[in-house]
Amino acid sequence: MRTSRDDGPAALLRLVATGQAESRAELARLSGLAPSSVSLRVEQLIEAGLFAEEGAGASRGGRRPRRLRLARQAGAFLVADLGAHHARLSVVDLAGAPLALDELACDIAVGPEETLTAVIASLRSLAHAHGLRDVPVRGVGIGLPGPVDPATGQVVSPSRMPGWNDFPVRDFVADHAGVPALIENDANLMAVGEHRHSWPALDNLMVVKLGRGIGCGVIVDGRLHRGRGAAGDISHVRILSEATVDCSCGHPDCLEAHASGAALAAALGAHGIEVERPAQIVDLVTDGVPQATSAVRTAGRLIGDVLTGLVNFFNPDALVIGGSLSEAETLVSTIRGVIYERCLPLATRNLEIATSRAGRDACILGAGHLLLDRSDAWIDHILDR
Amino acid sequence: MRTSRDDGPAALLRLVATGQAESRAELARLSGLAPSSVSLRVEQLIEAGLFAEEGAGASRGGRRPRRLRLARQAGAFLVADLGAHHARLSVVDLAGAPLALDELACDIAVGPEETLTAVIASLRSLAHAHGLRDVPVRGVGIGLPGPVDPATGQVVSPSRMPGWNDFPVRDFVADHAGVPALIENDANLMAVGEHRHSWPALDNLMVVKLGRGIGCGVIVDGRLHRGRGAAGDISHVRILSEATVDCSCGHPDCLEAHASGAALAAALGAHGIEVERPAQIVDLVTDGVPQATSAVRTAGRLIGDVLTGLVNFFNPDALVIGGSLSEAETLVSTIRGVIYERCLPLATRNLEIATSRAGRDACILGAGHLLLDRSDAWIDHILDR
DNA sequence: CTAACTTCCTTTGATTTCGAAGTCAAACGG
DNA sequence: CCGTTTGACTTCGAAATCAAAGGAAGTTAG
Repeated sequence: MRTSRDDGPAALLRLVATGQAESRAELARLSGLAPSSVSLRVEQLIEAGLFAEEGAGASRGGRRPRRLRLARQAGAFLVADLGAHHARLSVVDLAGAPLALDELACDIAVGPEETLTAVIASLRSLAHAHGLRDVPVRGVGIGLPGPVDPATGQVVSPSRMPGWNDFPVRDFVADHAGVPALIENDANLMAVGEHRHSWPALDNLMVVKLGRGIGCGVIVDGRLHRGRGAAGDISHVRILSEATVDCSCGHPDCLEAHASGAALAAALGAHGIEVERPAQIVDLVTDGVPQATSAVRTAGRLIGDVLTGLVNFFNPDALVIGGSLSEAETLVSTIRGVIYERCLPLATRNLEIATSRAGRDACILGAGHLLLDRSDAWIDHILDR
Repeated sequence: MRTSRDDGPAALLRLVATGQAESRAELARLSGLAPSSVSLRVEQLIEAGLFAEEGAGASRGGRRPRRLRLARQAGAFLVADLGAHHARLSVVDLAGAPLALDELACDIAVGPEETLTAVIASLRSLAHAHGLRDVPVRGVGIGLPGPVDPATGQVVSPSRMPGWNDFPVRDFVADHAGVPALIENDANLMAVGEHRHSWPALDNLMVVKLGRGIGCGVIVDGRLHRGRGAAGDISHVRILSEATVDCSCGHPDCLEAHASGAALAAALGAHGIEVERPAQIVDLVTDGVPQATSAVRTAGRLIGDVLTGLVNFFNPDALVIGGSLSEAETLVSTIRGVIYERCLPLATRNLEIATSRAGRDACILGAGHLLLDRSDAWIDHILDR
């Protein structure tokens, strides 16, 4: 696992925030700094109000450590995970742990200004409602269901976000919230969340998000791989199928056109079964509705086929399947079966295939972690006074 | 572009070796160290015999810089790129530039002990023949046509290297040569070579090696991505074809079974055209032999199909096509066409698709660079006396 | 209970690294 | 020519960091 710089005060804060270190001694061991230097820095961090001492911890055979934790006053991040029709909002502490959660109904299609303004206002009132008025906000993180250019913080040619193309989301949010903003694709946030929360020891991870669409985030060497902003796209690979379906991208027979939640809903609709949200598909499968089970199994085979090649190529330590459809046991086991059958033994001999462990908050956790990773600047600034 | 640590004496040596810095001032700028610290370190490196001063460079408006370069005595690496039937041998300086080149006929199928012993002996005599007896050897690098486990330095279930499975190649070479050994897959070495030699400014690269087999090396964030040792495999993706061909891996219709140099040779053999080496296929295409052109075009389409999905997923800055078959213009243009037609615009808008620029020595260059990246230990050791 | 050991943290002087000012050697411009 | 400017090093005191020793506060074993 790798973050920003491995020294500096922000590194100590990260170690404490992520729960890796609880005492000066642990900080010294993990940071590589001399114990004396750690003591000095911790002193500064306590004076600056970022750390707090909290009694003594358990002895490990010698003197008991003086436990360190983040001060409440250290700050919080505002985080929103935007879907097509609603947003999950959260105030998280610097460790990424949710202090408050809320949902907001909002149609992303009304355009960026209106949506983002409403989201920011709701985030602020959420913080106030939970008595966090006195906790400084250190950053805002927004997850979006479309490709984000990491260089500019803009959404680039999204398929389901009319009016958002090339809109300067990052600048808009940073201006309106008055703090640094992080804009990221939702599948990428989910990947970071799963990695940090559930698989911190693994360096290479693929996280597939199966919901209305099909997304994928990739962790390489402990860090999110963005490429030029489009990395992780698996939904527009061409697959082989009997009936040809045209995809919104203009090509025929993309994976997304056959195996996404939206595609499944459409297929079931043709059988007279109306589905509004992907979660309902899970219910149908659980209830043993044959058309649903069959459709999901077909989708699983198609997804598994595509993932086979990617697993061979990327050779990850784990493949995590998340998103609302991942709760359909049938879907996951079909995918798992295809991969184990068809991948090279070398690629699967140590491969974990698991469902999401961070659950529905994975995106929020991920945003918190990324914001913490980028906290060097304001931490240094606070200490410099 | 990222290497090992960014400070320390080895970092300065790397900057000079790679030609990024030629003076103390440049070293200070690029390393982030204070000019005074750089001067001190350079002094030590000169005393240790690793650096040499070489007159003054061109002025950039003020005092002329004192040019630094690697001392001849600083050392050299021995490098071998092993193919199925012959090996390319080279002595390279610390910058990775070949000081001497040679070829050795050797059948890799006779087993690891015999092959490696012969290779090491030939490397030593190559160095002696070029008057490098007094230059210390700092490491040996070996490229192999099979998957290498980065943790153990062993070859893992190679398809065309009988007797090599689980043989401790790295330990054997290190013991017999008496210096640290680097063992790596040949496509991976090629990727590093292309990256450092031709595309140092790009961070994400796919390098496809088309020869007798199909290999691929991946550079992520400036560093070689190994995964668990099998990363970069693209040859056993299932493709769709009319006639079914079984692959050595046990599955039907792998890319390699249809589009590799070996597969092309077999297909041409069925038409009564005997081919021994992949390069001969290039000649046939250049000569306009219709069966060859047609076969190569089909192979290009298959390879392009597979790469499409990977380019969408990985979203690289450039896709480099190397290996002996890459000299067939038809093959490359077919691949390029398929990718530009079928990939997402987002993935191709800034994508370079190019043929190898480092040419046939790419593997050797790559090995040199990787060995330099791992030179921290011995450099520190020399300075510590 | 006491003595020995462990672990955590602080103290202390030595070392490294930095940063700002100073020196050097060239190009530039009257 | 001779000052001025620019960039490349050097010098030197200040600051950061370290490593080693010491003190603090426990556990463990007889």
